[in-house]
Amino acid sequence: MSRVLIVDDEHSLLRALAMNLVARGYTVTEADTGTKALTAVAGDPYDAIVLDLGLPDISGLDVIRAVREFGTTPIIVLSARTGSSDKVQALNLGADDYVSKPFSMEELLARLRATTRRASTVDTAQTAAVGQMQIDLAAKTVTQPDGARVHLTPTEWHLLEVLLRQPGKLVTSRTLLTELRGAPEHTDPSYLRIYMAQLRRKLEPEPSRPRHLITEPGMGYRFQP
Amino acid sequence: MSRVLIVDDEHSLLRALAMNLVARGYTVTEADTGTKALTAVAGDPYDAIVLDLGLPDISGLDVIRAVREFGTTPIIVLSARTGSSDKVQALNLGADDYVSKPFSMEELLARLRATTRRASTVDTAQTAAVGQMQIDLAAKTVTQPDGARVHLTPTEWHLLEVLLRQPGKLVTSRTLLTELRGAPEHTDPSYLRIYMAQLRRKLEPEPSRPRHLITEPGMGYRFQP
DNA sequence: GGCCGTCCTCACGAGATCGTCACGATGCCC
DNA sequence: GGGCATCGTGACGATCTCGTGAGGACGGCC
Repeated sequence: MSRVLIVDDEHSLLRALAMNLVARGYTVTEADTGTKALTAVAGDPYDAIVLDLGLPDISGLDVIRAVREFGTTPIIVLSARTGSSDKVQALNLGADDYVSKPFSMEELLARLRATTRRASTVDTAQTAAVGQMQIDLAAKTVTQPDGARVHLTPTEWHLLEVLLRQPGKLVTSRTLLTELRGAPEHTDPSYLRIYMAQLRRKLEPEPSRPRHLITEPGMGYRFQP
Repeated sequence: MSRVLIVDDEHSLLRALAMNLVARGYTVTEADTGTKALTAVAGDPYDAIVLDLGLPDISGLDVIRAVREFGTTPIIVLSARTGSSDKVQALNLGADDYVSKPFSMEELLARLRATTRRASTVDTAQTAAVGQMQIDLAAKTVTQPDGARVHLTPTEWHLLEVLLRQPGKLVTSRTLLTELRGAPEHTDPSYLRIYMAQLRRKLEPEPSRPRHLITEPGMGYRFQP
C-alpha cells in the first residue's frame, strides 16, 4: 500500500507512530535526524512524509524546503509549537498539513488519509518538453538535445513548475506571485518579469520570440506545450 | 482569481473572514445555513469551501457528504470542538483540513493556500462553444476547429464571461458597463459597441451577421448558445 | 576575509491595450 | 419619405504593461 517516511527525534513517539501505521497496512521508514530523512527521500519515493519540526541537526523548515526542491510528496508537519507564525511558515514552504502536539493517533491517521487521497489524484507525469528541451520535474533536470544540462535556480524551478502543472492554462500574475512569495500584496509585478526573462533565456530557442512561455498582457503567463 | 464559499452561522465571523479574503483577492460567496451552502455549490463552481460544522439547519458533516457527491472541491472545516473524533469523522468524509476555533487569520489563509495549491492540479475545465469555437473560461483559451488559438484581451474576456454566465439571457447595457467599468453613469454606451464588435470579429464566422452574440436594440446583448 | 550564486529593485525603451472621436449604416416612428 | 435614435466600424493618441540591462544586498562556501 502506501509508503510513509516518519521523521522525529523522540524515539518513543517514532516507535508508536510506526507501529500504528504498520498495523494499518502502511510501509514505514523511520528517521530520527534531518540528514537521515533527506538521504531516505533521495533514495526512495514516498507517498507521504510525517515530519517533526524539532530535529537535532537540521531545521525542519529546511527539510521541507529541500524536499520541495525534489518534488511534491505530501508533507504533514508535527510540532510542539502552537504559534500561528510557525504554521504559516511551514505551510507556505510547501507543507500540506500541520498538526500540533499533543495529537491523537486517530487524528493523524485521518489527516494522513486526507492528504494522500488528495495527492493521489495528481497526475504523476513528471516530464515535459519545452521545444527541444527535456524537463524532468522529479529529478529537477533540464536536458538539451545534445545532452548538455541547463541549470535553474530554486525560484526558477518553482515558477516553471507552477506553469507546467497546468499546461495551456493561463496563470495570473497574482497566482504566480502568491506561489513565489506567499502574498501578492505590495509585490512588484516586475519581479515576475525578471524570472520569466531568465527562464526564457534558458529554455527558449529564441528568447525574444517565446513559443512556449507565453505572455498574456494584463493577465499573466501561460505554458504552451 | 480563486472563488471561495464561506459557510458559518456566526455573522460577525462570516464578515471578518469575507473581508480578509476579499482583501487578498479572493472572490467570496457567503452562506449562513447548510441549505444556502448547498444551493450555492450546486449553482456555481468554487475553488475551495470553508465550512463551519455548527450550522442551524443541516449538520456540517452532511454538507461535506453532499458536496462530495458532486465533486472534489477542497473543503476546510472550522469547528469549535477540539475533540479528535470530530476531526477524524470530518476528514474521513472527505474534508481536506480541519481548523479548531479560535484560529488566526494568517493560519487559515496559509491552510487555504496549501489546500488549493494541492488541488489546483486537478482539471476543472469548464468549456463553452460559440459556433465552431471552443472556449475555456478557466484556461482563458479560445480554440478554432483547426486547433489554432485566438487571442482575447482582458476586457474582451471580461465581457465574454459576463455574457456566457447567463446563456440565452438578456444582459442590459447598464449591467455590462457596471461590470467593465464599475459605474454605468457617465459612460458612453458606444464603449460597449467597440468591444462587442471586436468579440464578434474574433469569434463569429460572419461578424456582420452574428449568430451567437446578439444585439437587443435599446436593451443590451445576449449570448445565444 | 574574499568569492560566488541567488535574490530583488530601479530605470528606460518598446509594445499592447484602452478609450474617444468621427462617420456611415440600419431600423423605427411619425 | 424624412427625421431620429441606435448601432457598427475604422483610426488615433494616452496610458498602462512588458522586456531588458545594470547593480546592490544577502547568505553560503572555500
